[in-house]
Amino acid sequence: MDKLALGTLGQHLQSLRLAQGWSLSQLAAAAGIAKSNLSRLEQGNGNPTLDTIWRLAVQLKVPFGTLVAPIAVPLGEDGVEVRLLNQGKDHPQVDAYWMRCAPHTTRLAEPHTPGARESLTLISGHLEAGPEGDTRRLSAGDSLTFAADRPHLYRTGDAWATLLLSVVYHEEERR
Amino acid sequence: MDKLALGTLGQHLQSLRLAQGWSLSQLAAAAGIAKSNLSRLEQGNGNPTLDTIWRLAVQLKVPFGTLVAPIAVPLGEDGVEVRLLNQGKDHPQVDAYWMRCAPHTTRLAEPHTPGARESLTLISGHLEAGPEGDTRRLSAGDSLTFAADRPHLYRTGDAWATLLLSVVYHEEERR
DNA sequence: ATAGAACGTTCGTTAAAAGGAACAACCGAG
DNA sequence: CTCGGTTGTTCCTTTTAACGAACGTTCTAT
Repeated sequence: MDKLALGTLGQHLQSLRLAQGWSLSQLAAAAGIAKSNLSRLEQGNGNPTLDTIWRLAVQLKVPFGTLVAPIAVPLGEDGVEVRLLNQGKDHPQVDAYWMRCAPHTTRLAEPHTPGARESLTLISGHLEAGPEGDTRRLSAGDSLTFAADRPHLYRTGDAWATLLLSVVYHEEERR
Repeated sequence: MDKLALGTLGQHLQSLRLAQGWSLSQLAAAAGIAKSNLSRLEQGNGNPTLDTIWRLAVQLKVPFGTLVAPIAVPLGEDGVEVRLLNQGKDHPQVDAYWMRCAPHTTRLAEPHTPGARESLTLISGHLEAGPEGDTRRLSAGDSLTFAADRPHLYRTGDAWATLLLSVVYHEEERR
């Protein structure tokens, strides 16, 4: 295992803990593990057992894989990380993505199939997005739906942006 | 850690290995772990290290959480499964969830903090959702935004429903 | 039948993860 | 200013996961 993954696990662990207002001692006690153990993990050293990870994930109320999934991830070459949440199988087909964009990056997306629409909800940060030439500025909490069968883009300013994105393919068009 | 999780991990591990035509020895060698180690894991004993799980997940080409996640997903007692995708840290705070509802179930949600809004996008199936008394029928691909500071509900008909859900807390109100 | 190679198991050894106590630093209450 | 409580860290010890070799099996090929 590369040290990178362990380092990000530590960071992620700590930020989740702090976001929920736990102290290290509290979380360790609640999870039933030694706080020395947790301390070491947050520092990025160590190689936790499934048991340990499991107990922490339960307390932090995160779906497990979330704990080990890197935060600052192998970002795509263009500073954008995309994870497929759900691949649609019914009609209309809907694909759902989780997306995170680094500051000062622009991602230009190719048109999807005719009739396709995208709707996105910004979770954190600020983002300019929409069809090319008709973009909107979004703040955390804002939603936007637009036609995705022509070129569209996502652009960040000074801040990171995290968003949920779903692509609805038109009934007749399957990809 | 309960033995159940380890048992299912073992079963899952083995079925994935066989499905891809690996022998135990081959997989162990490819992953760079001792085959005695893998053998023990498939038997449901042991408590693998993150390193070990990681190496196996890479070789089996599964997104990690898949290895430990039970096969039959533990639905909440009310037939609704919810996963936290992202916990907001800025202002306004935005929490994002992935949610899956079994057929013929109704989930009544308590009001969030004053000013909170929810926006959701249906990924698959059909769903009736919204504030109590003002619900809308949604099909896959539809989006809906509504005030979440009063009781609201999600109700399925004959089909499963999968959706993305984000809760935007009002600026002043932190939970 | 018999040597060979693969399979998956079990064993003792070793490396390391988890536990537990002691620690300095910090903070709030009396 | 103390004192008690908490924070997170750093040791040392104990437990145990991972390793590597040896094992009994099975199957194929000679």
